[in-house]
Amino acid sequence: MPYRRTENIVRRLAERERTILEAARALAIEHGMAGVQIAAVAERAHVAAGTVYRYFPSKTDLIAELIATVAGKELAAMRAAADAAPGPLSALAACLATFAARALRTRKLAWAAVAEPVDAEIDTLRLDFRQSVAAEIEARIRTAITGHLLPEQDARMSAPAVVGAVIEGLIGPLAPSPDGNAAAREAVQMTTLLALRALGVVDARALGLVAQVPLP
Amino acid sequence: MPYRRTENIVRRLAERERTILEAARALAIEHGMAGVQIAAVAERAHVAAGTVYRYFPSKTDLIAELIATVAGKELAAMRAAADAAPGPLSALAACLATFAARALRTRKLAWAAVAEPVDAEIDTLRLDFRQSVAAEIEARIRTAITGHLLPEQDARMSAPAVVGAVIEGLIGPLAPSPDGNAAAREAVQMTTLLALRALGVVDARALGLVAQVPLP
DNA sequence: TCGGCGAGTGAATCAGCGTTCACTGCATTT
DNA sequence: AAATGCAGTGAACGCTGATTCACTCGCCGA
Repeated sequence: MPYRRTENIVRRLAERERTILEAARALAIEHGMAGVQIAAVAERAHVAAGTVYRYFPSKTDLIAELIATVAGKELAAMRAAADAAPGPLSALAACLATFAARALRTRKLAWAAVAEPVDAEIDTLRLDFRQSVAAEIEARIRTAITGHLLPEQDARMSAPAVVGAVIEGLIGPLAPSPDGNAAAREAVQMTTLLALRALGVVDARALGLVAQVPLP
Repeated sequence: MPYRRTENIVRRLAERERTILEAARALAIEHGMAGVQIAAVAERAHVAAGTVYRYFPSKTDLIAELIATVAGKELAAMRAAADAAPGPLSALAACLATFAARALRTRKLAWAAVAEPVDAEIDTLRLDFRQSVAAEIEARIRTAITGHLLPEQDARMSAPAVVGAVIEGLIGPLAPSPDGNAAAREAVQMTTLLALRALGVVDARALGLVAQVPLP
């Protein structure tokens, strides 16, 4: 008499889980992490509060999965963009531009995933994400330094710094929000340019690199 | 018989207020904004919870005053450093280096005042602070651009970006913490260098500028 | 010295939110 | 059709932390 899971049921369960995660995502986009409250998530997913707990053992786990999903996608996109580039500096530029462009597209979510404290448990995860992004960039910086394409510098510091520059310049609370696709594109390019200069690429060269990065 | 406030009483009241604010400050330094809880502040100030409310109408007001105090000092220091510099670029360098050096000295407090969300009310204030810092730098950037000391660029974006770079590179959670005075000095200089490069100062020139900034 | 203002107290209260659990009803099994 | 496993429910609970308020008591004015 142990129940077997019907095709149908399995699909419904998976569907529900997706719906709940999607609700959490939507709330994070709209109101930041603070807006991701179980009651709100449940309501948005047309489900009772208790139901959320059938799918996620705790709010922490829910948010963890949310961040992990976001992080996975972002990192994959950065890697793909970088790996498609012709040389180390191009790769670096592509990496930065991709991160910037994608972050800009979902400002609130990116900001929440990268910067908004929730609790100690989650903080670790968020830092992991940030760490991964920084590490990805740091690796590219090192390669470029080795190839004498960038001046000697402490990549351990430069990497977080340029991530910070991109985040603050583009999606931070003070950043002017570009309206229109062209403006967004321009903003991404300017930010990338600034980041490359920060790492020691001379202006003219940086301009050329930025111009060549294919933006999504 | 309406009471007059004795010299003595007035002093004691002022003293208490200072003590409470100082307790809040200490907690922010030790545990970040999350650690600034009324009960904790009260205990640290050797006072009952209720007493805190004799001096500050709400926790929000307490934190607001804390941030305002910090912000005032930081801005004043930045202005002083910049105004003492010989030229626009030096002023910019001094501004950045001063912000960086002071932020590094009290990492946790600076981070808390600049980045840690508390509530919507406070967020506004925190943003004001950030805004002021960015504005200070933005003004110096504009001056430098006008004098053709920096390439054309959107200062509205560059300013937050370099602030972000400094914060993340130096006091962000990923930043390596320098140990020892010399290392700290070095870190500040490297960060300033990076920020100047980001704005378009060529490496060699930036190095010279940074070397000349007197660090506190 | 004595009456009383008001600073100081801290236990109680309130509020927000995550989490639980006894219960409901649908779908599967027999 | 009856029995029952299991997803779903949502009111109630518990915790954390801000805020209140009835009361105490030290100091000022007379």
